[in-house]
Order: sequence, then structure tokens, then C-alpha cells
Amino acid sequence: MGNPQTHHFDAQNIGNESKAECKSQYPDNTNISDSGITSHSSGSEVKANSKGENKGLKKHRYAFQTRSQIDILDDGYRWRKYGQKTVKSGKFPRSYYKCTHKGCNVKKQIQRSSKDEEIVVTTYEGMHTHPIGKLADNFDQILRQMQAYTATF
DNA sequence: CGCGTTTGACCTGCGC
DNA sequence: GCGCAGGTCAAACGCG
Repeated sequence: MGNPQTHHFDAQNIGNESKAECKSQYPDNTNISDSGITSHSSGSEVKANSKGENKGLKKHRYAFQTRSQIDILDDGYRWRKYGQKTVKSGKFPRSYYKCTHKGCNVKKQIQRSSKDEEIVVTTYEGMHTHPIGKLADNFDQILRQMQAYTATF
């Protein structure tokens, strides 16, 4: 298999492992886990099946921290920024990205730590239904810097 | 000419 | 019931 897909770090891979654990690597009590990544269990898809029957609609969400000076980490996919909002518990704004693809509604959320601007929190939501267009030049670097990730929902 | 980015306004959900 | 926070969409502009 010489396909670049071999290195696909799809969510299902992580979800299958189910070894994700919310390890707080924050040296200090960062407010991020108070009002950013951890909360928001309610999904917009919930209203779709609000008929009263809730199917096993799992929302894939993965968040990992990366130590980089650049907010935009190219993981091999193309992302289109569709919004930016400043969170209250954080002096830095949060960026919202969406995968520009047919039928690929994967969203990515990037936020910088309010205290350590060197730490960038990237949250992925959804699964890619298409192969990677190219190999991320710094993909290996991203994996190395992947300090922690949370997979649930 | 296509699309990616930017900014503002609007909507929804939750808390008080 | 109202307010706050977060999230999303839309229109316009700039760049390639």
C-alpha cells in the first residue's frame, strides 16, 4: 500500500481504539476545559431527530493540543474558514473551519490557549468521507506534537 | 473567474 | 422571561 491513506488518522481509528483519556496536561488550571472543548455536548444534529426518537447518532469529536506557533496546521485536507468568534474565557479568538468537499461535512475548530499561546487546541468534528488529497508536509510533526486527544460521543 | 478569507448579524441553547 | 455565550450563515472583498 503506497497510498497516502495509510497514514490517515481518521477519527474512526481513534474511536476504535477507544483508548482516549481526558488527561489534563495543563500546567495551570486553564479555563479551556471550563468553557470550551469539554462542554457543548449538544449537537446541532440533535434537532434533526428531535421527533422524540434518538438514534445512535454518535458525534465524533476529537481534540488534541499541538504546540506550534502557527494556528493553521495543514493535515492534508482543505479547510475553509467559516467563522471566527472570541470566547469569553480566553483572550484569543477561536477559528471555525469546515472541510470543503462533496458530502464531507467535517468541521475543525482551532483555539489557542489563553495562557500558553504556544499551545493550539485543534478540535475535529465528523469523519472524512474522502481520501486525503496530499500528504501533510508536517504531518509527522503533528503526530509528534499530539500531546493529548479526547475521543467520545 | 473561482474560491478562500473576513466581518457582522442572527439564531439557538442554557443559566439565572 | 431575559441575558449571555457560542455557533453558524451570508455578503463582500482580495488574491491566485
